Amino acid sequence: MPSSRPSLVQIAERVGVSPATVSRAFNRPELLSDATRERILATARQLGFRPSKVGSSLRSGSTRTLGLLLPTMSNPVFAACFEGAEERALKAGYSVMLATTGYDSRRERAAAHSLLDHRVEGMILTVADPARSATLAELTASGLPFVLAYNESDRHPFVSVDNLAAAGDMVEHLAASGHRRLAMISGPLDASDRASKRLDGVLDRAARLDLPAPTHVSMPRHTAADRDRLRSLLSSPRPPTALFCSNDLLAASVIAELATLGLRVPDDLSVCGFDGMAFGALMVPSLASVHQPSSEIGSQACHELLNALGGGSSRSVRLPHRLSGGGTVARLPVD
Amino acid sequence: MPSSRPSLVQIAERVGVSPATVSRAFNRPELLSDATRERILATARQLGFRPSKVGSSLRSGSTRTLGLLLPTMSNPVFAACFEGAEERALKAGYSVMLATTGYDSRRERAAAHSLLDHRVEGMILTVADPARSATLAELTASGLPFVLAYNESDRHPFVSVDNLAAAGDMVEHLAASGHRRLAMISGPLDASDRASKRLDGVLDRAARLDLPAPTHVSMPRHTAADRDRLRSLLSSPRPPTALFCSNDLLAASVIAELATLGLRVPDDLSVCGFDGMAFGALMVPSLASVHQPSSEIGSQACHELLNALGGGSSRSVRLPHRLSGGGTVARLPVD
DNA sequence: GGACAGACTGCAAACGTTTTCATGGTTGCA
DNA sequence: TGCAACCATGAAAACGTTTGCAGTCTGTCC
Repeated sequence: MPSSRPSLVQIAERVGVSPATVSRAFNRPELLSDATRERILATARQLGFRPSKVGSSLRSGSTRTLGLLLPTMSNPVFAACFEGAEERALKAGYSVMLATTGYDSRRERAAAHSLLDHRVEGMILTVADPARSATLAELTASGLPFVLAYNESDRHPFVSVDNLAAAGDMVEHLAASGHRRLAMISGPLDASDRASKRLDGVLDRAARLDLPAPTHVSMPRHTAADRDRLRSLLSSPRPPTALFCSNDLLAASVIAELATLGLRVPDDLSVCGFDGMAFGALMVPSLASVHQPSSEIGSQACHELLNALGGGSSRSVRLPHRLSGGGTVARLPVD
Repeated sequence: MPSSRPSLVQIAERVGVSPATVSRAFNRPELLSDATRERILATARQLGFRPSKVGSSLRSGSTRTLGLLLPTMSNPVFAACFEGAEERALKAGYSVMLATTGYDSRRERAAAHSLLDHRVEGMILTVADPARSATLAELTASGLPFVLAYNESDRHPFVSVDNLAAAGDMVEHLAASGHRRLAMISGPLDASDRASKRLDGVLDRAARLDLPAPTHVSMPRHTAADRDRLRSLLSSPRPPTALFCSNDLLAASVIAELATLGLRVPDDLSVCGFDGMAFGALMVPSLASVHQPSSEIGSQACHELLNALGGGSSRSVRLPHRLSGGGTVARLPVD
């Protein structure tokens, strides 16, 4: 029953060797004679001793810890990203420290500071908009290596999909299914540059395909106003036949909302999302979406970060997207 | 451009005071004269200095960090738990270190060791079965304060719902809706004591209500065998009219599976789950489930842990559950 | 005028490691 | 036998903080 955790020194005394030797037993075991090594490891095990990362971080100047700063774990997209990054980091012998921002820039800044204080050696993060992020500016100034996830930027390394093209591809698919009048539904644009890029992609591709310009509806918070906005969109003279939601969570809630209005998807109206979250495939009908490989985004971002830590540099990477699901989009008769 | 992060001492030299004074500028600012404090904070800001938690942890002997050890972030239940715990921890001035186990006991042990090495001051964790968890045994031996989340145990503090009663209540609801032939679908029981408890709850309550004993089907992995098992269950002479799945994710995938078999929920068959994940409410029809307050489980577990760290003790808490959703359960005609 | 309180700051040790350099012992080889 | 090379280990300094103790000033009160 070791009431207080023993230290290297206590093990050293107990075994009758110097602290240096105990340290080596854990870090460079090949340097020791079999006898001493065994003796040390045995007593260590017996007393429940494991070397403190606090001590070693201080002395070695490296914490072997990475920071992960993501909006929320409630969105399975970021949860998957975390898991991808965590796995990659562990393989490289790094620990991960996760903090969430709740899409709030104050929390974002505070969390970043906390990670910095913990002396993480690098950071993977998703911000609202790289061009206007105070956190990102501070981070750049601090000189800490970091990689953006999901964001796209021409000033910072990032890992994402090509949001513009991806959204366009979904428009193409909708058009091929006979849809001409589209609407884009998104959350507040200033909370996500991805949503903006996707909106641009929708508008661009619609224009290219000679579709009427899609309406854009922003559903800021989950309020009664949202429901009204949706209802008025649908009761307009020439209502859209397909709603493109800027992410899957939103798409799911729009579908639920439509159900309360007595509208069935895809019979009365088509709906699609963006993210390709695993859950969408389980919905009935399966959610049409633009799949982005979230777990790979996380692991790839981690990979790039590790490159930077290894003295190399981080490239920006756009991973391939693909359309997934599809049950919520109807094939319209040509007329 | 501070190429290498400055330390307390460098700030002290720059300002012309002792390191002790700089330290106090951050920790006990009220002890300093306004002049010195300002001078110190100014240069600190200018050089981008923030005190290192590594140094302070070492000296003070406290990291003010909590460990969180959960099966996976892909299950929104645990994601919500994390967020609840994180929020509570931050409020108390603690950081959180999250690690996932993937339901794998080897990873679980390794992750626990890692957290221990980081000198977290306490731990919140969910294990497969508290009675047989090697990790839990080690943790107990180490003397580190911890609180179980979701697990129930009579030997360790925990925060959960009353799984037995909760599952029973759902059976009661099913019976009240006219269902008599039930089946319980779960993952591998040895991966989750919750599933076992819920199965017991189902059997107990069914017996109490004079229902025929529910069948139990275990769908270990997501294989073709699962589909067969499901199919053979449904083609038995007196097939169940309702499937109780041991968690929501499973329920969703069962519903999707049924759809591929041409069966509609709830028209042809009723399905319900357990967890009350936010997502279930968005499904159409909404997923009938036993809601457990995951975010509160996280925050409450954190609360209990903080109590222990404050010199008090951690109580075990069973938070209230409630039935949620309900669209996937049909009301059967009495015959 | 002297004692005293109070406000502010400095000194130095300590926390648990890692790592460079040095040391003593052993072996190999001529 | 002598010298080099090598192996296993130790001594000590350093990493960035915190904090008890002590010191130096002020100003106050009798």
